[in-house]
Amino acid sequence: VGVLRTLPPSFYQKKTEIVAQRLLGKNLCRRWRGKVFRYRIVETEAYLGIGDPACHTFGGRNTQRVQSMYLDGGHSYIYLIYGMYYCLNVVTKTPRHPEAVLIRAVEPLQPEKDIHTDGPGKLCRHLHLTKKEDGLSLWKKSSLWIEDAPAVPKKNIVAKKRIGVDYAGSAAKWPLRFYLRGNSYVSRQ
DNA sequence: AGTGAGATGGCCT
DNA sequence: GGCCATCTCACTA
Repeated sequence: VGVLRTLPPSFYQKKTEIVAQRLLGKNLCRRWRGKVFRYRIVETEAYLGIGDPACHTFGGRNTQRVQSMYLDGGHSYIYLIYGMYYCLNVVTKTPRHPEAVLIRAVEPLQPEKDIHTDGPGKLCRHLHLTKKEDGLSLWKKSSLWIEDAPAVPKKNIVAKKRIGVDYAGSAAKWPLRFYLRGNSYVSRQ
């Protein structure tokens, strides 16, 4: 266990497909009721902005809901889906290129009972993440942040098509979902 | 394995 | 009024 420093904003200003893969193995940290809980990121999806029909900012859409995607890379973007679940994203790049990485699954790094972190909706419920945590700076240790950890070997990263975006035409088949091979906390193999 | 329906509500057109 | 970056359960085969 080395020194746990947060990932700097520059980490998030690279190509979104790269950030999505490099986030695997990093530690999502949540302060809740005075205690800190850490979770290893094991599954992500990249959303490529104005040219990606599956992305909320497709075609330059800039509505109230997606405001946080127009922040600098390294901020959180949390939205409500299906009236029931929140989804956590990490904004990448710059306001001129509003892209993001969806955090789909994490692995608890401390003992917990009733673990339900395999899926974007379930992990937000487990970590008590809501609109309140939207737009936060993830390089600051406030209530939600991300710490560095050793890089994952590329051999251990699987790329598949994204889930739940069949409406997006051919973009639904782009291999932008990444997860750690064989990890039991991934939402589906 | 894959498919489909229902729960449920903010937001977009 | 319709649409979802979900989840669970109930089917089919």
